[in-house]
Amino acid sequence: METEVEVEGNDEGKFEEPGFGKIYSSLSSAKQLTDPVVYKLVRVEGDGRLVPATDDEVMEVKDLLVDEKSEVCTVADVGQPIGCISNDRSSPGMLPQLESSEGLSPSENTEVDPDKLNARLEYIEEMLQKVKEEERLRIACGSRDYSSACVIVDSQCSDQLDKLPAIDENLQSEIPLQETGPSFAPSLIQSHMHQSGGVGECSNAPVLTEGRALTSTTVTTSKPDFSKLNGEICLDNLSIKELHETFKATFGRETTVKDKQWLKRRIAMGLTNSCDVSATTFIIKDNKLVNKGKEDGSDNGDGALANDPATGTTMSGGQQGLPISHGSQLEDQVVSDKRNRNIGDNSGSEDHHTEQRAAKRVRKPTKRYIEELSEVESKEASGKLRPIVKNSLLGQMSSNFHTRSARNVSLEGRTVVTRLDSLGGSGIQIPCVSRVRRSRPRKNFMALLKFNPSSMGVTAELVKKALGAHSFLPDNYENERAQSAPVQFLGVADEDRQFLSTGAVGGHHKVLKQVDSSGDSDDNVVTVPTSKGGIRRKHHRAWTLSEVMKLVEGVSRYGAGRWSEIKRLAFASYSYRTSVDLKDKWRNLLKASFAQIPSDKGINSRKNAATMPIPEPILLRVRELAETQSQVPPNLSSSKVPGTGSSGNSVHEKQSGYL
DNA sequence: GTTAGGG
DNA sequence: CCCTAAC
Repeated sequence: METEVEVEGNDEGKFEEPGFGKIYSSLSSAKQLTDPVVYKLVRVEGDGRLVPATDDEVMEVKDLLVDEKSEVCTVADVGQPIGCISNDRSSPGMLPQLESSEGLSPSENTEVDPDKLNARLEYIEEMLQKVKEEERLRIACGSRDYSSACVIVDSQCSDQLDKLPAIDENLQSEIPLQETGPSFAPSLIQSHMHQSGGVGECSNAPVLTEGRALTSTTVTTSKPDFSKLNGEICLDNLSIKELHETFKATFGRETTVKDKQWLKRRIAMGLTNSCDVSATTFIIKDNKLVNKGKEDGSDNGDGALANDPATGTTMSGGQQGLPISHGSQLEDQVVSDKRNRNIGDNSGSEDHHTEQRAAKRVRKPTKRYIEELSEVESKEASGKLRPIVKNSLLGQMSSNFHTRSARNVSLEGRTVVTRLDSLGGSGIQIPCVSRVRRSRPRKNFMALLKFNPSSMGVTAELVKKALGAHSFLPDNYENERAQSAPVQFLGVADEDRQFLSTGAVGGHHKVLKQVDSSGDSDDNVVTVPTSKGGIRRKHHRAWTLSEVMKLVEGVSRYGAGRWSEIKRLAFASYSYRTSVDLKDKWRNLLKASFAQIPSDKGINSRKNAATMPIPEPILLRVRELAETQSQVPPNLSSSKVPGTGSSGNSVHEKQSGYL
């Protein structure tokens, strides 16, 4: 609401770029299907809330939308981008791709056929699903990476998104994931983007079925066929099989969900084109819903079926009314919310509620369970089933990939595997997570948090800039060191000057030639073998010289041990260094400073490119600080202490006036 | 939430 | 860098 980033389909919306084309509603009623509609970029917060995206994010998403690595489905005929981006790698400079997609999405089209809409619905649904799922898992794993999963949804449903429950245990169990038939493999979508195929094709194609990847038989997306639904239907009396048929007739696609309750609700929603699932009996004549079984007076508004002007078939409203219906809890909220807003619909809410209450929920598997399960799973699966699908690898996901009831979704490297498990007797989806940690939050994640620059934040930002412009160049270190007095290594960059201003006013600090060494653009993810045999990801970030110096200064200023202080005050600009990191680094520095004194040559010769050597002056300083703070490792205390560089010492004195 | 220490 | 116990 505050930061409206809604984009009108054909106004100068953020996405109204050449090549993106109009954005049509596929949600809500059929009448609107041809109307340009507002799409909205939302971000999934850590607690599950969906909040409007900021402009920056919109831009970012836009970048990502043309990033081939991201999951984007540009439905060719309509040309609207629907994308699900999950964070981290915004790779700019991909805009040229716009051109390539431009040709295939001529936004002339004004007609949308139900198949496509269905597919799009499913896609949006699925994307949301993914996002929620991912976010949930992320939370389950204790990761609080806010690097924003984004989804573009239209505004109708974004209203309801606001009502989404916080991601919690209920979400998962209430969403039979496998229901959404077509699983959209990004690469396949990509490949399809270059054909003129409609959505139907798009949705059918990427079915990961062995040997027949492109000719889906497991999923059929056809038009809803209401001819099969003549007469009176009482959902309560139907078997699962019949419910499946009804489902198909209603939505034009199949489902494998075995949850009767879910099926009934879903169908009810579909038939009534509303979120009202109170009715379970319907009378259908001439392909139209004549009557809801219960509560007649309630057909103002919701009850009416929308007719698709194009095909004349009755649209499946449920999906459209609630494209992101994530099970009863959401419905609960949506319905109740509806009650507040929508005067017309009071019918059956009591029944509805009792029904809701009656439906028992199964407890979510714990994080531990998930992880352990995943481990077992991956062991079992090794060889026959590959739970890891690489986003970009079309070839690899081909033949020997069995996917039956489980739906595997891979999001930028992480893999979300759902499996059917018999937990608590009802088939619910147990998410499996490959036990890899997420990569680091993206650098500008602060912005995503709507980080309001406090006074502190402002300076931090300034410092950051300064640092970006002048940070020490490690490579130069050797030369500099050779040519100039070691003192220069204790010279401070601009930001440090502020920092040191109290104590070190007089000293004119030479600023070395600097280059952004801490620019840290690369989120190199390194996998490290653990002792337990597994491998885990480690986002390693080498300590730069300037960081080390900051640390040293911080320690000298605030004292070793006040890590959070140091972190907060001296490392405000390094979002990725935690206080623990500082502590660890200091520990290492300490060790190094006392260990490496004996052989000055040793360190020089032994330095490889991998581990940047700590300049002797810094080590000296570390040593000094360690002594003054009685942190000297007991076993080494006797060895040798000061004595080396007198020049260094003097400088130290100068700089450590605030010791 | 921080810090210390071990892995 | 991660984890965890102990503040």
